[in-house]
Amino acid sequence: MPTPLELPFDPIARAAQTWEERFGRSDAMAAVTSIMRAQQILLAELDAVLRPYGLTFARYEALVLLSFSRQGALPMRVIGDRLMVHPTSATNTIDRLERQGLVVRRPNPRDGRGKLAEITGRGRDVVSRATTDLMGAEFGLAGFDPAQREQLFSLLRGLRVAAGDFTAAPAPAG
Amino acid sequence: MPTPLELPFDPIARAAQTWEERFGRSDAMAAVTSIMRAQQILLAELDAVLRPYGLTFARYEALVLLSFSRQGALPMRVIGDRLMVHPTSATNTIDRLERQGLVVRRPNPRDGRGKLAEITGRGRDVVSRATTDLMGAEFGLAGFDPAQREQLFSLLRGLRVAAGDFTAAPAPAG
DNA sequence: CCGATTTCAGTAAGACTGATATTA
DNA sequence: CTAATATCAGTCATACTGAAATCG
Repeated sequence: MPTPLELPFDPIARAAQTWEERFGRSDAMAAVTSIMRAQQILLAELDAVLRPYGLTFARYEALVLLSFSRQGALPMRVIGDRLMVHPTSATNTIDRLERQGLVVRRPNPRDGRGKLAEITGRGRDVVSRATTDLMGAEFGLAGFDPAQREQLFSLLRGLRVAAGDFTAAPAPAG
Repeated sequence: MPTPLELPFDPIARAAQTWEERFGRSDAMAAVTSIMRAQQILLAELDAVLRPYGLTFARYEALVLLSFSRQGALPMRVIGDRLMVHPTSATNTIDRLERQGLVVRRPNPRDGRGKLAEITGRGRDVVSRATTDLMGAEFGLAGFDPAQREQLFSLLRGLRVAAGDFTAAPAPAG
């Protein structure tokens, strides 16, 4: 808990009020600020759950990705793409996981330039236990019902499409 | 644009699919991952708009807060509280703004321990021009209509209340 | 004396740029 | 040759811990 201080008012609502008086519509500003703060709250919560495992959420995501792959291994490039991070950030993340013994690097048999990151037995064990804890904490979203969670997902999906994360397919799978 | 690569599928939807097969409900995980990615996208976009002014979104928020205050000045402590950041982060943010000449520090006349950060004329000029640009970019939310923006705000408000950001008042102002 | 305000030193994780070795 | 893969070195903005000075 970085700031356990309880304000007697909603700081975003208050800023939005002043904003309206000076500039007009405040909906965009209020929504963006809310997303920023939500991310900050969730990340702090998830990182706290993961701390006993020596993981951050970024590293946890990488481990999950590898554990979901058929071979338990993926090229560095694919890891960066799926996690939507810069290639050097993928290198950095896998470096740390490798030092922790949760991942090993080996040459990519299909491409002499590339390397695969492969999850280890310990990596599978850790990610499995961490996942149990995260699910117990409902990923920090205990206050939301399934409908609200899906509403969040589909609302924000538009943003990801607009950012060019992926080519919008006809309809979501679910 | 950190990763202009367009995947042929939604990486979160795909992860959610595998998740369902292994663990069951994926709504929380999908919603959380969406928020994380949305924040990343928005922050990159806003920082890009602000770069010509030598600002980041964090510093921009601090300037707006000061420009909205009656005296154009606030105690460091209040800045940290309103921006929901650690006191040392507030110090860091104001340090940078001060080096840029957008803010000055002066003693708090009402409390010998404290200091006020005060926005300068240049600070007001910069924040005004930056705001124009950000509004032009609709804060990165051009793809959303006002109803969707308010939906995002009110959905995420629950998270902020649960995190203890503020004591939930009877009803929002707007 | 206790507690609040602020800063400082130091550490950590992550995002990025630019350059480079290697190989398709 | 050009382009892709991955890494390295280095920079930057931020978040945090622990300690300290100052003052209510």
